[in-house]
Amino acid sequence: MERYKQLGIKLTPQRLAILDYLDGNKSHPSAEDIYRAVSKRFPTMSFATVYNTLGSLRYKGRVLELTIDPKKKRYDPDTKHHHHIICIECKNIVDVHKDFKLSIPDALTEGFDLIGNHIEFYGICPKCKKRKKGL
Amino acid sequence: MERYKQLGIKLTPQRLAILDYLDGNKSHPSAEDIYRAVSKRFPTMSFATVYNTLGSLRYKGRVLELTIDPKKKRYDPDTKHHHHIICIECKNIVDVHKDFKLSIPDALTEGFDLIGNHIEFYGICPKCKKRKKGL
DNA sequence: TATCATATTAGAATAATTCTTGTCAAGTCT
DNA sequence: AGACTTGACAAGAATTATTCTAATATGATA
Repeated sequence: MERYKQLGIKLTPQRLAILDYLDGNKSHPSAEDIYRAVSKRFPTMSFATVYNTLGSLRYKGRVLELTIDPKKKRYDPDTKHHHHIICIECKNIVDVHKDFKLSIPDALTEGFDLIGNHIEFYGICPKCKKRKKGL
Repeated sequence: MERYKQLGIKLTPQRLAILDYLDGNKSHPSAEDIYRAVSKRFPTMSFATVYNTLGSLRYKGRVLELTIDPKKKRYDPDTKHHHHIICIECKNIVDVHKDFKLSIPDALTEGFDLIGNHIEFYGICPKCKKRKKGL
């Protein structure tokens, strides 16, 4: 709660509920996931509020927008540099906290100044493995 | 042209035009880019045809769908394993043909069976660098 | 070349996201 | 306290990318 004050954005019950939901959340929720969860407590909550709040939090560096799932954006409250494994079946995403020191030979950068990187690993999650065995 | 026959899909002028446009194309075009380019030659071309053809080509392993640009899907006719640098300003994408042998310690895979990976490097492209200097 | 499965087209439908507008609440200044 | 300003909220319209539908046309093959 104290942490939230440092955000420099106005704190409202809706925003606190969104922050609560995101805090420590490792499920990489979509805007809709957040909306569904938070509107249990705030039935009048609108999507605009979810998107606005995510925008502010992103601007403040408190969440990352993930462009991994082709259907929709997903959000990650863990802003330490890390990578992801995504299940090609169910789109479940898990974190990989490991530093892979990647560097590209200058000859291959096409003149870009490099700023960061993100690795997506593809795989099959344990649940989907089990489910497929069952067939 | 001979190569195309091996695809095992019906060849139509529209599809040939799409294949022509994609062949050797390193711009990572979106469906709309393809539509715009091809409909110059085939003014009655519809988006459905672009999407259908991309679907078939993807199924046949002839193009990859890239989920890098948050606004829209982009397509890559280069199906050899490679990575990308994306300009955070203009979303321009370039290829990085380098093999980074990445491996994750078992303790971090959360039980996933790993199949592949893809690295997104973020940076500023030469054009945007120059443009920003100009300010 | 006649057949038939498949492609094409136009446009409707869907889904995620963004935008607009009117309202309201909190804080500020006098 | 009263009037003002600012920013947030909610509802729904608007936008954009993509998928679906249904009617028609066409390429591949026998």
